[in-house]
Amino acid sequence: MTENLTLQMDDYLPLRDVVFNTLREAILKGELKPGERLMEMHLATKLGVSRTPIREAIRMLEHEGLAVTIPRKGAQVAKMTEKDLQDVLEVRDALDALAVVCACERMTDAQFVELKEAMKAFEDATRTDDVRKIVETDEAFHDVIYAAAANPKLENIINSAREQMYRYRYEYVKNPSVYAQLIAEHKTIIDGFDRRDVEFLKKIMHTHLANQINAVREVIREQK
Amino acid sequence: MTENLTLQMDDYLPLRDVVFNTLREAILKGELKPGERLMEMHLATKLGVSRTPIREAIRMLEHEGLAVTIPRKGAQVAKMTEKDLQDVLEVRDALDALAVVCACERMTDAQFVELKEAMKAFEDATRTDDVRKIVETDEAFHDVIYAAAANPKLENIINSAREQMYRYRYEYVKNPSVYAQLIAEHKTIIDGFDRRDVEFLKKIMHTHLANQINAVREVIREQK
DNA sequence: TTTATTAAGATTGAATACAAAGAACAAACA
DNA sequence: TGTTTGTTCTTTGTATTCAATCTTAATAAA
Repeated sequence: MTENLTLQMDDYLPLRDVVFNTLREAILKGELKPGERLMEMHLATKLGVSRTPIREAIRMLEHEGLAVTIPRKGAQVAKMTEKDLQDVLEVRDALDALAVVCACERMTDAQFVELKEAMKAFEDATRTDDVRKIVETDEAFHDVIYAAAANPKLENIINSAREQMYRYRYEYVKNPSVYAQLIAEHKTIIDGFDRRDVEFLKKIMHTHLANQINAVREVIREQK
Repeated sequence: MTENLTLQMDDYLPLRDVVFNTLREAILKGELKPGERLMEMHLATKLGVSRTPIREAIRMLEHEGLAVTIPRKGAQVAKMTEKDLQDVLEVRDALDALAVVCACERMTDAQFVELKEAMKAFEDATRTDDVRKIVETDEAFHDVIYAAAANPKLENIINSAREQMYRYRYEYVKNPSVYAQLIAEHKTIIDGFDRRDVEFLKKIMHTHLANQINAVREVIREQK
């Protein structure tokens, strides 16, 4: 009689995590701008919690590279310089290469199907005006590859690197003239996996990433 | 008369950072063992602070991969499985390769001198019984290379990967029979930089890392 | 003996309180 | 006018408090 009392205890999340996710989203979407101060009391009242979970969330953002805090002066949304971007891209380039090598070896048939579906979803999204959806489906496409690499540590690190450029990348994707190229590149990537051609894939991934650099750089220049 | 009153206001560190460093050290040195619970009150009284900075430090350890917390149950020192180690090594291998490519391009003469000095310091350290000093000088040698890569983001990520194996690596270095090999490899690395031979360096770094795998794997097996 | 049940204690989650540092602004002085 | 000093207000750092949940150990029931 009481078996359905097993309530949803598993969807409990500490407030610090809720706050963390909220702030993270806000930063990535640009609602909180680079350089903007993160004042504890302000955020606390805005989110309807006390300062304690805010502070813990800020510590987490800090380690994610999304916030910077100066002792006794408080935290602010991390700014990225052009050099920072260059550095992150350099790293991500290397990690993307590793990811395709691993994924090429380890991708299951199911994952390959998933990849083709993700490709389709992205293509569909570009036909809408929903930039958010476009960005998400693009990310999802790459997520499949990273998951196929079957290396959670790698996935984490790539995600954190990705996250650091995300804010700027958003602007890049707003420009519809790049859709055709992105779609073409995704198709080529699928082709590469079909043939399990590692060297080819490494090259493509590199190009794919490099294409973003100038656009993102542009956005960064404007910021300052 | 009063010019030397300028006191050291710059060495202030929030307690959370002090606690973070303390716990981090303790974990890396093995004083806090994998799986050991990190109880807030216990740590707080032991370190003579309140729970607040402890909690913030734990959030930081968490994001460093050194602690894992389960909501409402508390944090514990992160355990590493063999698979985790494999994964981290795979990543580090790729990043090391990137680091030597960058360092090869960008290493200054001063840094090359530094590298040779670090080599010497390590060689000296192996002649003592001070395992701590041996580990430190070995790390310092690699630090010079990473610094020469002139990519702080890369440096950060490598450090965090490095940190995750550090605990296990400690055991490896305790065995004096590996010193000779390590010294030889360091010499070869210097040689590679002298000739700016990127491909050669990539290979050497890979070997250098691979040599540690089995030893560390052994230690991990014992743990469980 | 084994399995449920439950009460007590321990531990984490979150809010609040208080102290200390920093920022902003105004009054005093050159 | 411009600089300096003092005062007040804001904000962060840390400690403390209270509530919720988990663990445990003891007790009761099978």
